[in-house]
Amino acid sequence: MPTIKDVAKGAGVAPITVSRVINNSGYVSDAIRHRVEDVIEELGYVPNRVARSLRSKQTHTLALVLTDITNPFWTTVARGVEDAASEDGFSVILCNTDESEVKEHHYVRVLLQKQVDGFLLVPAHSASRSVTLIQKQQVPLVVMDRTVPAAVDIVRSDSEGGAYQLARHLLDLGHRRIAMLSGPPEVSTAQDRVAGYHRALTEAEVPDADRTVVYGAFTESGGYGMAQALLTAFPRPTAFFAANNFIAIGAFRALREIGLRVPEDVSLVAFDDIPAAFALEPFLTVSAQRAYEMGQTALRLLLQHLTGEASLGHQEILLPTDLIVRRSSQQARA
Amino acid sequence: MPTIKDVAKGAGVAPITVSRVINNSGYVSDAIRHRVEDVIEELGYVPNRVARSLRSKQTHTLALVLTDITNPFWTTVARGVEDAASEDGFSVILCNTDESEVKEHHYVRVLLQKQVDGFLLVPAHSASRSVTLIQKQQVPLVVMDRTVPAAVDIVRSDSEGGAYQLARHLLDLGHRRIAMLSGPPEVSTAQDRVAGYHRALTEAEVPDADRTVVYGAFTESGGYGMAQALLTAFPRPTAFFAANNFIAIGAFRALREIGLRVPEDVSLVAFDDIPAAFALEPFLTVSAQRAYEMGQTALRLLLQHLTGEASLGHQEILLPTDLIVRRSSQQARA
DNA sequence: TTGTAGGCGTTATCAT
DNA sequence: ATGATAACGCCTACAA
Repeated sequence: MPTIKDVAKGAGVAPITVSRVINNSGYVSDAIRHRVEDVIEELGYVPNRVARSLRSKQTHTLALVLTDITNPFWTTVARGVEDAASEDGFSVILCNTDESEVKEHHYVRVLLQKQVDGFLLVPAHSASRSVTLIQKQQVPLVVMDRTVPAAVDIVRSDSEGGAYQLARHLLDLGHRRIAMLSGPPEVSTAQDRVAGYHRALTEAEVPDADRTVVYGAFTESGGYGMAQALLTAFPRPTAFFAANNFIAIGAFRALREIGLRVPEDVSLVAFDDIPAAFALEPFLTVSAQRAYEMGQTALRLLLQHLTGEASLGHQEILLPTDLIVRRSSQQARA
Repeated sequence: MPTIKDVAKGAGVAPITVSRVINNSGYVSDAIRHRVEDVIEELGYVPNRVARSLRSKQTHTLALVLTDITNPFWTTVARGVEDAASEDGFSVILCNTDESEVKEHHYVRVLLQKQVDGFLLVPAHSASRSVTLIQKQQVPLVVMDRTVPAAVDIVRSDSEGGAYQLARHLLDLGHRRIAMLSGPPEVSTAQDRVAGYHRALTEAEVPDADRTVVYGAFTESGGYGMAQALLTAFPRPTAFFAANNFIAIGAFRALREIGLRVPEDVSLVAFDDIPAAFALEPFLTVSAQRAYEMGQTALRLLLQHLTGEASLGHQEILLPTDLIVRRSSQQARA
């Protein structure tokens, strides 16, 4: 592979002159510029950004560390991140942690060594060693989706408000016995959604005896298990509130297996949408997160830190969620 | 940020000795090793892989250039790639081209400058300038999903065979007038699926007059448009064969709008599955690609090139597809 | 407008 | 078992 020296030699100039041509910096006469460009073309010279990064201490590479790209919510977030990054000439390294703090920490260590210019992180746990480490290394960081005790920038959805809205929707339909199928109690989004649920029910003066909250994984099997556990309760809830899309799918399966129809026998609503593109018949009433916007916003905030535009104080950006009423929720029967 | 020199100074040794400790290479006495490790810990030293890459000419970073991570097929492929890569200590930079050759070429140029160790590429067009460029730079490359005229390694699904199987399924159900809603004629996967369709129909001695193939984009609106165009035909096809998942969704919408029920009035089958996780009620009969396996296989093949294990001759790996019969296809009415 | 010298942080090579 | 030297490819001073 030819280097800047080879080009310089070929054009009969100093390496720095070639550098000036490549980067459009400093003064270079047109004659020499053309000569250099010809040699670059001829030799098929490609600038080495690794060397450049070593000098400049900028890699123009960002890290996106999330739980699982396979979840359509994260897929969309990732697209928002990538689009915004490429707009500004940054590349994105993608990592899946599967909610494992061990994996997360391993990735973060390597990425730190690779000198990424910044991190977009979805922490596996709220007491995240990774957040501490990144901050200790003074690398810009924006946390997505979840809150952490540390002082960091955060971009997340208004889970509490969205859950409130969704619960209100059920209450407005006349439901009183609404069961909440939550996520893991240690994840802040799960907590927030439960909080929104309670706020709505309290406001509607639903007694504690009529409330049920169960905790499980943010997965299909989690939803399946939680729904099954609830189906033995008496009197049975008239509506189910799934804390995310996968839980809803698992719950739906459990309901159907036992012969309950949605929405005729029970209503079912969920936080998180299932992208319309994948659904032959959009069915689920949901509180949809603005996934693309989350990725885009988080990346832009991160970029502001790199350019020093962002204020030093940490900020939290709360994205609204959108209530989409479809066919899975209906009037409670008297 | 402390460097290897700072650690060396702190431990009273030469930088190279610290390097030996970090990399577990060469001889280092236990006493010195411990001393160095203590200083590393104390200073919070993090090795700089950019500098290392400059010397070693290896970045341990791979490029994944695909059309759109938002398509669940590619999402799954990407997960397969990332899992396999992280297993071997490689990072993956993700890029979306949206089928634009301009975007693709731009990404490839930058990635080449970043000295990625290898490329996983889904070429936007078959006469890909990017493939040429990568090969000229002698960087290992594996093409996914589509064929290109150049001599490269390719990992793709057996589109022809899968389409044949799917068409056979419809023929076995008694369908004769089967319409094919294909993708863009210039994309090899679309061509292959049409070929499989024709092979099955020829084998079943279906006359040309009963065959219909229309071409459109691999999108929902493409499917919608193609289905609409076909619905005016007389006699109407009894079955529709969508060349991918999005086309199927668009076609389904068009059918329903005109009041046709699937499968009672017309059968509908598709190439590509809709991930079960996203479907409340799996409905579509499909020929499913092994997406995860494709990503995993492609990455491993690429890695073999890096380690020099792969034979020099280029190879093509064909993955089988899986026929999954669900409810959208049924016996043709007499 | 162009060039010289030196260093970014690491490691390969060759001593000791 | 440990170290001195140089080089990877580029760019920021600072001259000329």
